[in-house]
This record gives sequence, C-alpha cells and structure tokens, in this order.
Amino acid sequence: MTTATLKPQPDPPVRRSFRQQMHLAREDAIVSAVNRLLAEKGFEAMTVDEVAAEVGIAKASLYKHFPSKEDLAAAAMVRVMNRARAFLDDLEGSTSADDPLGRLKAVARWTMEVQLAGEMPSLPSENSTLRAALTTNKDYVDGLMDVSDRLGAWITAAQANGSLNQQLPAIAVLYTLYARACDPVLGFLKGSGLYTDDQIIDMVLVTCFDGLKG
Amino acid sequence: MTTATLKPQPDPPVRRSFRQQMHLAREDAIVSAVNRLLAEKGFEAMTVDEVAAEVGIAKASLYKHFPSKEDLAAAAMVRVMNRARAFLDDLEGSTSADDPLGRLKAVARWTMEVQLAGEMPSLPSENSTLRAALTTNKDYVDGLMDVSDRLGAWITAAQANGSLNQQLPAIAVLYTLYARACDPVLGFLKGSGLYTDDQIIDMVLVTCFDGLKG
DNA sequence: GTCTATAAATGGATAGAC
DNA sequence: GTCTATCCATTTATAGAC
Repeated sequence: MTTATLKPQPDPPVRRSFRQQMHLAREDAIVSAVNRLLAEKGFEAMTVDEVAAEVGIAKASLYKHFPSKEDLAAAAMVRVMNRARAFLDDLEGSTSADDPLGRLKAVARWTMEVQLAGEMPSLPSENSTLRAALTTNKDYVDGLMDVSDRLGAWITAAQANGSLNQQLPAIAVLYTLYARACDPVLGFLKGSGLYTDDQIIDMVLVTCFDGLKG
Repeated sequence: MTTATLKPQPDPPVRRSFRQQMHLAREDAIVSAVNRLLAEKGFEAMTVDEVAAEVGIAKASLYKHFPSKEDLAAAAMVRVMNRARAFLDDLEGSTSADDPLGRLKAVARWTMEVQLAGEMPSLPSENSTLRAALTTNKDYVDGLMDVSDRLGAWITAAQANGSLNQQLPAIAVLYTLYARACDPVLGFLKGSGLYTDDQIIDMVLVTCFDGLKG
C-alpha cells in the first residue's frame, strides 16, 4: 500500500531510512556516553573531549550533532526523563490505582536502581549554565511537568487514603522523591562495600518512607 | 610580667602577634569566601579568580596563603568540619545523654540551617581532584573521624533505647545524616518561595526521621 | 605579602579538506 | 558527517618588581 502507489524517487525510502537509523544510532551512542559521564562526574567536570573519546569520534563531529555542551547534556536529561515517563506508563498498566503509595515506592525504587547502574545524571548546581539551558528546553520542561503531574496525583491520592503524611505539602513530597533519585547515600553505602545493591535500595527506601526513627 | 623580664628583641612579641592576627584574619576572609562559593556552585565551577575578587586581593596573593585550589577548598571543608565539632561540644554540654535521638535531630537541624545560610559546601563528585586532596588531609580526615565517632555513639544509643530503627545499620543512619546536610530539597523548597526557612527545616526534619508515610 | 604581568595548560567551539 | 588542525577564551599557577 505504501511503495506500490509511489512514483520513483531519487533517494529510495529504504536507503534514507537506513541513513536515518545510522544517524539515530550514533546520536544514541553519544547520548549514552554523556549520560554516563553526567552521572559519574556532573556537568561541570565533564568535558566534550571525554565524550568524543568515549564515543570514539572526533570532537568536531559531536558538534555536527549537538550545537553546544549544554545541548549535549540536555539531550541526556531528556532521555532520562522519557525513560521515567515510560516507567510511569508501565506502572499504570501493571499496578492498581488503589495503591498510590505502592506506585510511589516503585518509582523511588526505580530511580535508585538507575542511579546504582550509573545512569542517573547528578543534578546541576543552581547557577549552572545547564540549568538555564534546561529551563528553555521544551522537551525537558514538558517531560518534567508531565512526571510532576502524574506523581502529584499519586501523592494526593496517597494522602487521601492515609498512607502518606497528610501534614506535608504535596510539593515537599514530590521534591523529596526527586532528591532521593540523586541521593548520595546510595554511593556512600556502595563505596563501603558492605552491602549488595538490593540491600542498599531496601535500606534507603525504608528510611525514605518510614524514617529513621524506631 | 612578660615584657619586664625580657631582653630587647629585634622583633617585639606584640608586633609579631599583631602581624599574625592580620595574617589569620586575612586567611579567615579567604576561607569564608571559598566556603560561600563552594556552597553556591561547587568546587569545579568555583574559580580562583572569583575567590580573589570576592576577597579583594590579587590572585597571586592567594597562592601565598594556599598552594593550590584544592588546598583552598580543603581549608574551607576543614573549617566547616570544625564548626560541626564545636556544635557537638555545645550539644554535649547543653543536652542530656539520655536523649540521643534529640541530639541527632539537633545536629540535623543545625546542618540544615547552615545549608540554608549558604555556608554548606556541596560535596565533591566521586572522582574530583578535591576528593583526593581531602583524603590526604589529616585535619579533614581526623575531623571527619571524630564527628563520625561521636554521631555513631549517639546512633547506637538511640537504637538501644528504641527511639531509632534498630534494623538499620548504624552506618546507614550516619550516611543519611551526612546526606541530609546537603539535601537539595532545601534549595528546591526555598526556590518555590512558598515557605520560610523554619518551615522548610521542620518539613525536611519530619520526613527524615518520621518518613513520608502517614 | 601584595601587586602586575604572564606563562602553561585546558576546554569549548570552528575552519576547511575530504 | 567525519576528520585534522586550529582558534580563542578561560583558568590554574608563577615570575619578578616593590
């Protein structure tokens, strides 16, 4: 139905698609490297030379794909955000809306797994140039709004059914969950070498939702 | 009693002491500027030029006081550590050893106050050159050990009297308290403009010790 | 010890050939 | 689009006069 009705073309669709696939695959490799480096050392300490070296291409080639270091990092942030949104989709399909607390715990667990896998970018400091780039990046802002809205709904639902502290403003809960995604405690405990990743996540999850007190 | 019994000296003690005071005051001003900048933008983003500009002296003069940027930052970290130790001293004098949980909460509150005052250095990323400098800095390591030992004693005491979760390893509690000192949630909530500093600290303290759950 | 001036190295970004 | 080579601004650190 597609090819049969098309006139001959100078650039056959299949070839163009192949090129696009190659292009996307290359960009995906770049974004993966950026993502890893952002998680490992943060935006300021990450250099474009390192990215190029890790991908195995020249630095000038990087700039054919992304116009600046900020755009490079923003692309990685957007991808993580979209991974999160996809996970929220899965959760909505596989779990009950009657257990909003369970969903929130599942999200927190997922973010910690991502961090222990070395794939959670450390958040840029207040006045980083990356911050400014992110606030003007529609994909990022839209993604963040979407995630916040969906988590916000679960938070208020969990507060309504009494499984979450009703005294806390929903925004405080939301920010706490975001912060736990980058919680350095995971790295500290990992560095101690005393616990498995699962043990670490379980401990941090308990302290997050049940607190330190006995 | 001092000057009367002393022979004439080429450099009178009073003058030398004055010079030393000036020297220490200048270094204190330098460390304060570094401390503020470390809190504001982190080690990587902080430049020595900025430090010199904020202190109001030439960059070359800075290097007469501290041999490198790492030593500059380490001095600020040591000072914060010593402020913490002094606060622990105060706590031991003004509170009861029968309430170790109260002491732990007081420490957590203090660290959050310091952070909201813009005086808590953000912790350097894993492989920062500052990390290496700190691990070989005896003053810093000794101070960190001291704080960890004293907090560790309170933690085990609080677990013994049932006010702190006994399932959690003491080291997990300790690391959690360290992490809360740099918790980005404080900055998030502050940036929202919805709450006073006291309200923010109360909320984060509650979530830290009582958890998010209802 | 403080300054001006500068060295030495790094890092973001681009030119231009292919 | 990829490469080599380079530009240019920034940054750490130092030289040398006072």
